[in-house]
Amino acid sequence: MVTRLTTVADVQAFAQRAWPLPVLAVYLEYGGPDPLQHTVTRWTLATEEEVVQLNTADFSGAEKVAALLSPLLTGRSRVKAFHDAKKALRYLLRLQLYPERLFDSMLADQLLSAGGLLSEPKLVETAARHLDASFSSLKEEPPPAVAATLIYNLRKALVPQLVQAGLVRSAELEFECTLATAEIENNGLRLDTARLRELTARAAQKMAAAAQAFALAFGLESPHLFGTDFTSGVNLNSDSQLLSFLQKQGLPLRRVSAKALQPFLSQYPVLQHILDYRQGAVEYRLESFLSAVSPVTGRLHPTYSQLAAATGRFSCSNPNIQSFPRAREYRACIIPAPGKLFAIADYSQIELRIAAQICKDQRMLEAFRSGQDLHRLTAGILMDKPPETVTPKERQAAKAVNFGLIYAMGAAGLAAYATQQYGVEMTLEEATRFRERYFQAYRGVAAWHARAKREQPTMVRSLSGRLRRVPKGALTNVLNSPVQGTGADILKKALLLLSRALRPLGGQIVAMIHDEILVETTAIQAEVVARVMSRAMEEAAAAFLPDVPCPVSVTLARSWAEKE
DNA sequence: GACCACGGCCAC
DNA sequence: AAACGTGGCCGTGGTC
Repeated sequence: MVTRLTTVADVQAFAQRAWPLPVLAVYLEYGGPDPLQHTVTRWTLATEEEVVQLNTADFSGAEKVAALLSPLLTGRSRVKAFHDAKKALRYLLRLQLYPERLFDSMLADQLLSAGGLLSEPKLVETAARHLDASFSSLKEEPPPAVAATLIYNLRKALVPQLVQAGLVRSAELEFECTLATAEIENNGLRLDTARLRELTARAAQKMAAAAQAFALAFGLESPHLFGTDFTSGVNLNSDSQLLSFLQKQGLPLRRVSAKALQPFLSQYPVLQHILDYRQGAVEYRLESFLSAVSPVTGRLHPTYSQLAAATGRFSCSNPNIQSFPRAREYRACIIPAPGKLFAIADYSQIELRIAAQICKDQRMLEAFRSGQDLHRLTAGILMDKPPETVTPKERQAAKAVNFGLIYAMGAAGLAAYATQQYGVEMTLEEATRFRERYFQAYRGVAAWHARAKREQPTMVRSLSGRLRRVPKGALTNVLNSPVQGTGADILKKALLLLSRALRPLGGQIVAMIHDEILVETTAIQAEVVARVMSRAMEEAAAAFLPDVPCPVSVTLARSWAEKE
């Protein structure tokens, strides 16, 4: 039973009826898939007693409808229930609506799955899972009135489940940071396309040159009508072709990754061409960023998924800005709008700090509280010398030990990791000794690992309570998930605090990368924005880490490359 | 032609 | 006994 509201008086009457109600379910339809150029065409709202529907076409534009519904949808009065609220909010934000106190049945479903539901479930899938309802198709969207009612009923069914599972705090965090996430997606970020185009052109040349050099070295070149196809014979993009070719040349390889090729590099310098080709390919792929620029805003608008990672971290796609190369020349292509600046804030060593909080290792906590350099402290312990006398090389090795051993890496793994990630030669004997000394020094860490081995839990929680189911005996998952999950808790809390704090300042969050937040601001406000950022981020960390400080450093910059 | 698994590699 | 984890994207090569 749907009531169609066609006049201002109809809407006002409904608003009066709905005003005292605690919950309103919202289901929106759009003129197209892009919130930057399309708008809401139909609004379906469900309460306990009725379902009403407004067609934008019956009013003078979506802005008009938004203004009429604003008292019901904006602010913190009553719960607004959605399925996939972020998508709806991207449209509503463009209509100047800022709904808070949300419930999202999609996120609730994912949270309840304890990391087992990484794709975003459609409304009917969630309904099929959690309501006594059957659907003719799990692919098609149900009629809007049905959809709005499902959302309303899902909230009723899922809230007790969230309570039962101890997921209330995590759920509130997720629901509250959705508005900030939608804002960030709408904000987008600016790409220096001319500059990136030059770099990708150079990368293409690098690939061609490397392929040519590789082919010449093996006499593989074959004349072609239009130039020479130097890749003939072996397609360097094909690992399987490359593997069988190199095996035929007598190399005892099982894989052709850079790591596998490394030992043969001095004997077969031509292998370097393969690595050069791959490096060129990685850079060349950034060309996809050029085509991802929105024709509407001229900016990139990556999509963030709140719960596509089992630990609760954000994932990012189209394009994935979270894996953008660190190399300065590339990061220099990410720039603020003309006349503006970036304020780039990140947490220092947040994972180690979270791990220290979780295992409550007193020595580590005390080191962080007194502002000591943990890597230096560890180096002193490993080398049995005062921290002041630690050399840069020893500190570097200790860094590998700190990051590696926190998740119970073995001696062989540690030695390899030290070389590969930190450029530190470490023998197996040294790695073994370092492990022993490390676990003697950090008894809390040792006890944490021992307990995980002993108890072999299959469910673990972050400090907000978010759940992840892990395979029995998967030690590293047991140790790592609560740490990464708490990192996600902190970032999400920081985003919601920050987006509120920035609103009156006109600063815009334009990207987040696990422990880092990029804000675009006017030069005049930059100093204030920087202070607001460090305060919000430190407050967010303190909400979960009572025993360890989490200092934030902020850099003002004219590109992403300028971060310290 | 659509879909998927996999290897390789980027980030944190 | 030993074990660092979490993602997305690209191209290949296989299947249906």
